[in-house]
Amino acid sequence: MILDAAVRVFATKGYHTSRVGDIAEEAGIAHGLLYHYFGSKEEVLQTVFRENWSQLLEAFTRIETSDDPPLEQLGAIAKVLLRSWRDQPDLVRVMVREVARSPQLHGQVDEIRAVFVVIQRVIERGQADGSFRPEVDARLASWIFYGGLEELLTGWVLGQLPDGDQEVARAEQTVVDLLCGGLTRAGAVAPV
Amino acid sequence: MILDAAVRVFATKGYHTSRVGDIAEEAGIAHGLLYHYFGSKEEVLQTVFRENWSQLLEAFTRIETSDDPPLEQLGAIAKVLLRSWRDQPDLVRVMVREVARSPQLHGQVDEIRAVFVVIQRVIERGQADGSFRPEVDARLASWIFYGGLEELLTGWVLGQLPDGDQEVARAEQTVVDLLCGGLTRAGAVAPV
Amino acid sequence: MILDAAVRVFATKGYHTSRVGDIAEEAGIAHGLLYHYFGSKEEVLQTVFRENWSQLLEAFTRIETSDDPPLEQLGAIAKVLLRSWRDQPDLVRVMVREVARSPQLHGQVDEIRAVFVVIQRVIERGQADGSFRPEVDARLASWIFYGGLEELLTGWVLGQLPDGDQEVARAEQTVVDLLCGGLTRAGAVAPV
Amino acid sequence: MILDAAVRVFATKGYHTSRVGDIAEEAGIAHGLLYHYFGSKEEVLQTVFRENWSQLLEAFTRIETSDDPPLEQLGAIAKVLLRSWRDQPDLVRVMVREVARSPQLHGQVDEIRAVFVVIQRVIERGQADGSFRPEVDARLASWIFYGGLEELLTGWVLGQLPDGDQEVARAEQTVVDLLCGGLTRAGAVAPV
DNA sequence: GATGAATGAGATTTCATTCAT
DNA sequence: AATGAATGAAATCTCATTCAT
Repeated sequence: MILDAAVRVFATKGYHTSRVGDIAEEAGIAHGLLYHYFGSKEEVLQTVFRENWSQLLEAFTRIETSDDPPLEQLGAIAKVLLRSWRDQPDLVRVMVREVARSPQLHGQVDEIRAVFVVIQRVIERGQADGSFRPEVDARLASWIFYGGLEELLTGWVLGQLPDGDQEVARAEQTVVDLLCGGLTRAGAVAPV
Repeated sequence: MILDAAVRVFATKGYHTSRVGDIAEEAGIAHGLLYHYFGSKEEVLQTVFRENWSQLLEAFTRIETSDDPPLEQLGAIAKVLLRSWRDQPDLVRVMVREVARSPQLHGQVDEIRAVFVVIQRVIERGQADGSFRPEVDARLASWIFYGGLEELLTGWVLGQLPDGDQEVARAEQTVVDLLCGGLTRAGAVAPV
Repeated sequence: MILDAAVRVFATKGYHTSRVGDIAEEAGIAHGLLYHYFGSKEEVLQTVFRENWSQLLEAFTRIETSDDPPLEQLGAIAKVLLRSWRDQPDLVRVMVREVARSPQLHGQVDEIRAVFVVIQRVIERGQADGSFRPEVDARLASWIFYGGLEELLTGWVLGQLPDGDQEVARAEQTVVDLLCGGLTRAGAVAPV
Repeated sequence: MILDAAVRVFATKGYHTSRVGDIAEEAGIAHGLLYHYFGSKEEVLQTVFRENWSQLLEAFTRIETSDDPPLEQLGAIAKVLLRSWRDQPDLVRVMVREVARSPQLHGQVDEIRAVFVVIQRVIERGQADGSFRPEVDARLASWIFYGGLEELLTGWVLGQLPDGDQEVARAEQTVVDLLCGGLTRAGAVAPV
């Protein structure tokens, strides 16, 4: 499938360095055919983004609407995001490197924001039910939380952090432990 | 100066979309002259990176070698990174978007790592002196910490987070409060 | 019908700028089907040309072989050509713009010439029977005559000349008055 | 010079069939250089048109503002146009085949019209001074006149009419004799 | 007859880089 | 140091044509 091929190629060479012909070759088709399905190279990238980001959003939303307490919801969100590295590393590579901060992405800003808003709501709910400290700015916290997760993915993408099964599991634990419990002694938190 | 012009152009259009002629025009010189000072377009980007990243590293190192307690050192690191947005937004834009995850930067991996290592050592020192919880993986924590900071920068770069003076100050406070104190009630921490 | 669709499309966008898919879409068929009926895009154009040009030639020939005096025959020829604009403007557009001078039409030169030859013979007959001035080169005159008519069509095609019913009728009158008035010994000529 | 090369190439192969590389090769430059001077292939064609059409317009205007009687002015206009074939056949080929009736030419409509207006004014002046028949529509007549001339050029371009020096001179004479003979009161007209 | 996915030659255009001046 | 004309590799995209279904 063309999108899968595109993800593999973008992951390997980066969007700008990938040629349309590379994608076509990887997909086993003539490059012209790509233009039957996509109007341009950029549209391919945007489609990759849209399809997968909306999946992410759905997963997050499912978590948000579950009956779990907010603390566990944050843990579940972390798990979804970090597990995606094990499951679809190329996709993560592309989402992290090419899409998330590209200047070309102005059209998708709303979709990006939606993910942060979900996290923010979970935090706010935790503040409302008394399990989270109310004085923290929930919006900023949602960005910090997401950033921490994404940086772990980045570390794996760049080969700077070990990414065995154990390490990934440990990372999940660390993120929640850290962000929810804090570094300082006082704030220890039970494993999720 | 050529590098300043390059930063402005890269910040606006992204590295790949910027033409050498754009940089030259912004710098008020003929594009041929750029090749007297830099061997290639990529060398310009790398120079931007090197000069500024090493400045960042120096600042972090100064903080690390101060006599402040680890908790305050983390706060100082956050302040340096986040204040840079107010001082040199274009530069931050470039560092965040183009450099930090670009495949072009394989040569600079060591320099990038150095920054994380500083953070990691601060955390480890805090664990050693008893102010930080020892069970947290310091390496992962350093990435998460940096990621949280970078995502705030990203939010400002993308125009998704308000970036007035007050908000930037508030963000500094939130990062440290959150990462050090945790979200949950038990772990409150005094303002730095 | 495919040819009609082709004429409409060629008239609107010009031959070279028209895609086979445009013609097919206009005809309401899949583009592949077009190749059951025509060997190539160019063959479509040539067929348009051949079918209509031969009709024109027939009409001219009918006029030539009528019993009318040469002067009236020229008027009838002008009327046929100019009226075609009212009846089939798209077709005229194509014939005028694409066909008459296209390098693609080298095979059809003979057919094109035939039309001029008819006009030339009418003129020669008029010179023979004394109604036209004998010193005029009949061959050149036939081209000038045809050119005058075609330029009126061009004016209409380009939207530079008013093309209401009255104006078209007036144009017929003017052409004959002008061109034949110059041919006839005395100058002025009665309306045809 | 690039424009000259373009004219030669367009004249030989037609605009759409000519590749940018053909023009560059004919001009003895790399094709990229063409884009220093022209934004696109179409701009090359438009420049060819504009530069030469405005020259034509100047020539016509000079004739119009001379002291010669209208009849002689028409003769001079015919001479300029027809002589251009001898002087710059490739240019005429391009102007006649590619430019004058191209759908791409919507921007230049005003410039085209200006030429016709000059002719029209000459005719009107002839009607005013009594040398031309007043009942003829001067505007239509200008189009017919120009069309007759252009068709002669077309005949030469297509190789359908003999174009030796003598024949060109003869054609000039015939056009005026024919078209002006019809305009003048009495019919016959002295050679110009 | 009819479809439209698939092909791939080939066209335009871009732009980093060179180098004579 | 400084210019910008010149180069040409390379990239994207188009579209006539084919052909399995």
